[in-house]
Amino acid sequence: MARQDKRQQIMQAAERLFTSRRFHEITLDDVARTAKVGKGTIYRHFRDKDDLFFQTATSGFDELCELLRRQVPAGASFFDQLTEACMQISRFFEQRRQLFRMMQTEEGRMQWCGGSLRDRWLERRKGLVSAVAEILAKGVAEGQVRADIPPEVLAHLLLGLLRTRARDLSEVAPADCGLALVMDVFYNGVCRRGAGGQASQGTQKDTSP
Amino acid sequence: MARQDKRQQIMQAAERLFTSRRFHEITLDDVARTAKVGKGTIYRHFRDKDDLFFQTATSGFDELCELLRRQVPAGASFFDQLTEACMQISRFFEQRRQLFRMMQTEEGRMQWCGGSLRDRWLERRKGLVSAVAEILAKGVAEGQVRADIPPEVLAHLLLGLLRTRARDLSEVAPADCGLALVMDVFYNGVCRRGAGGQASQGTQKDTSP
DNA sequence: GAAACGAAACTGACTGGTCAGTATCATAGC
DNA sequence: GCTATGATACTGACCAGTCAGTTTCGTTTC
Repeated sequence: MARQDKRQQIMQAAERLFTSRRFHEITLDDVARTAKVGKGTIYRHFRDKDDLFFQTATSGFDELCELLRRQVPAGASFFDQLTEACMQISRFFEQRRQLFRMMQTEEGRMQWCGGSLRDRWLERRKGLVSAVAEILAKGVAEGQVRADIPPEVLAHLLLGLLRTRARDLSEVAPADCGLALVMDVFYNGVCRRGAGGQASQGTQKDTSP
Repeated sequence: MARQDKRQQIMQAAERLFTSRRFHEITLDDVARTAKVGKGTIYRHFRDKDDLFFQTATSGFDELCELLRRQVPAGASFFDQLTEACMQISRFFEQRRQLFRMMQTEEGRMQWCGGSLRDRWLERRKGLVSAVAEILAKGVAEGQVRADIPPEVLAHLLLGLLRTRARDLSEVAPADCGLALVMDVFYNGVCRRGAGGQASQGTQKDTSP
């Protein structure tokens, strides 16, 4: 068996275990056993337990970026691109629910980690945000998206909504909350339109914190 | 010193420590020392380390709910209530940044916990969502918010946006992302409206459709 | 083509340190 | 006296990381 296969095997086992229990509840003996690999082998591929953990957690970003790069047609219209991207992201969150949760969990913890791990995390994360921001920038350029907000900020907000959908709404009210609905809120807001409802005067009260 | 004071002391120490390092990096001896309390005393107030941890993490919800209950004027208009609620939530996230992160981190991990802890978490969480949903329901009733989405779902989405703002945007682009902007996106969406340009700092030129 | 070799990958038993949780006891407050 | 507490000692389980020995595999030599 080739070296890379071993590595793959270890990461798969690590993903399976780290997504099922907490960090300190997983031993490297568990990982080794699950991966059908000697414990020492882990250390030939990963510096230590933390390294294994974060490499596993960050791998999701890589997969997702790769997915977007491949599945979102470069030449398509803004709307098609956005829809496709949201679908891909949502599907990924659903299919890899465990890994998604692990990524969520670790996100909040990255601050506590040594610089290099945190940097690596932020770098991967930025790749995803950029990919989405690029699509939104196209929407701005085509005049379909408001231009008063930087695309990166829009991308974060959209990802936040998708995250919320995957994390909270899928449990609380799955039936009420299709992807189309979330995208609709992102695009049109929750303001009631037409039928004499007040237009987009917005929420511009003084809200400086 | 009264019993509740002790408990308070322990939880404060726990919050300080658990928000600064990872669970397995904190010892109960640390907590006892920081709280100026005997180690055994901790066990008079909390079943075990997990219990202490989750009680600390969930305390944020209680505080936040209490804040909303007190600060959001019951008789005010929908808009005023929503604005006030968002301000309170945002301020809480900012001022108690560490606890907020801890809550975020644990949120994703609740699934892995024994039933009672998870239930307690969800219950507290639901309190917050309900408080926000109630305000939004008022908006629906008054015809200012679209009626095709259940208020709970709207509340989750709004909280998701606020979370994103506190978590990601405050680091990435704090200047670009005031609370008013996030609320505006929630209310009006990112769709470009009308023909009169929105002006300001977009990096893209208008290329009218 | 097979034997001998060497380097790198791999293994898993072992170790040294850590820590949650308990036990003990003297003290304080009521 | 009785309960809660601080201080501290104790212990038994646990586990990350190590390392000496084993396997694998490509290369060289005959």
